[in-house]
Amino acid sequence: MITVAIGEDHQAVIDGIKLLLAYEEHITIVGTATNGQALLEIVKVKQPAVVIMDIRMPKLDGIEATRQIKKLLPHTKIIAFSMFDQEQAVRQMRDAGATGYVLKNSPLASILKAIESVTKGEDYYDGELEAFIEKSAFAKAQTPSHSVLSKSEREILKLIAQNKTSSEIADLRFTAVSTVEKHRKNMMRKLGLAGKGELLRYAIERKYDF
Amino acid sequence: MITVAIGEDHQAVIDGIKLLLAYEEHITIVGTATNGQALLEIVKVKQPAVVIMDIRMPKLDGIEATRQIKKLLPHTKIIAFSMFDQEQAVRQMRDAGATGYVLKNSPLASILKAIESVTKGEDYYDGELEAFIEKSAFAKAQTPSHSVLSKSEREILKLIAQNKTSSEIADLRFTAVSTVEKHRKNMMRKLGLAGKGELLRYAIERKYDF
DNA sequence: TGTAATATACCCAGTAGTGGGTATTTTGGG
DNA sequence: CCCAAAATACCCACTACTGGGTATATTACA
Repeated sequence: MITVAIGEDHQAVIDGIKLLLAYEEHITIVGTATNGQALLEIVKVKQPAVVIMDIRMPKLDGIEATRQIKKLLPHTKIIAFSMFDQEQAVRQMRDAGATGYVLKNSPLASILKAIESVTKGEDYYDGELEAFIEKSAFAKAQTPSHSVLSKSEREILKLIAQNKTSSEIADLRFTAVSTVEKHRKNMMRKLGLAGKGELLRYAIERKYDF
Repeated sequence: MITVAIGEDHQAVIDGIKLLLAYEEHITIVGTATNGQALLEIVKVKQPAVVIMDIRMPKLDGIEATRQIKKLLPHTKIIAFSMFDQEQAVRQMRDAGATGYVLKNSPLASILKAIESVTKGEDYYDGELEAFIEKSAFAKAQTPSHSVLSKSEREILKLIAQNKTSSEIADLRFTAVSTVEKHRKNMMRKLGLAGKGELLRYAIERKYDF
């Protein structure tokens, strides 16, 4: 019996996956969640063999949730289920410990195939995504977490991308507004960008990569 | 027998809906599409009683597809199926002729309820969205325009998306800076957005289709 | 011709952000 | 222990943008 947990922010999509798996006698769904934090709690309690994980979720994104699950329960198989087909998203989920990646624009049945594969210890990646895997193996030896931006800068850029003002960011981080503004200036200099608009575009276009 | 077509850019989500409806003997799915143009073609040929329509689709968005379907086949019932719960999205779909609106974070079974309602000639809106409907009745008289935004507003939004300042935009258009700033304020009001960041995100996400 | 929407332009009183710095403290690695 | 990078904080002088308006001219449609 393969036990499965599902993390996906839209209930309608969760229900679709449930319907898919309902008739698989060897698979049982032990829990579902619409945010990363709740999913993590379910996984801790139920310890499913497989977790189907959206990348973008409230409270804790799929990448960090994957990392934490693999840390706590290393045998858990993680399948990313996402709309993103960019190399960076695939890499980040892979680097975090996922061994499967299903795109939302694939047939839903791909999830079933992915469950079978990862359960056997194999990887599963939708067709064209496999091209990213070899690179990822390479990239891993190089700069797994290298970025031009420092930790604080990345944190602040994410908040900028969420349309927080410098004042709001300062409150969230318990620092001075001038600290935040210094960080933004530093990022603009490092990245060769001019102003909030270009910072925002940079963040949006790179999603999780900065 | 209720005939249904589905337009949604993720095949996995389409498959979930198919699974939901597969056991409803009085409902048959006559076609599915992952872009608005293909959906329109299917609707022309098969003339389903109900169309389930995502808003964001390639080639032709759900709002315009809804408009065109209602123009050609006025009796067709349209149900929006979307992640957006903003008033504007609900209004625009309603104004285009949709009589149902299901959120992706509702249970998938809401789709079935929506199909039953709209087929009877009733409206169907997820709980909290109903508050938007009364306003929409007003807006109905307005809707010939493809967009909420006027011609000048769209032009200015494109320039904002290219990171031009209001001063630069004024120079480019041979108008006063205050004219540009009035337009930005008008756009923010119409779209329910707060500030340059949200305007920029709106423009980037729509790739100038607004 | 009348009306409503659009476009234009401005005002006042703010907040947000930027350029170009100086300076001190903390942190992490060699 | 030393050093470089990161983090923090501030200063001055500005530009950019926003909220909340008022007002007139132009355009398009009934």
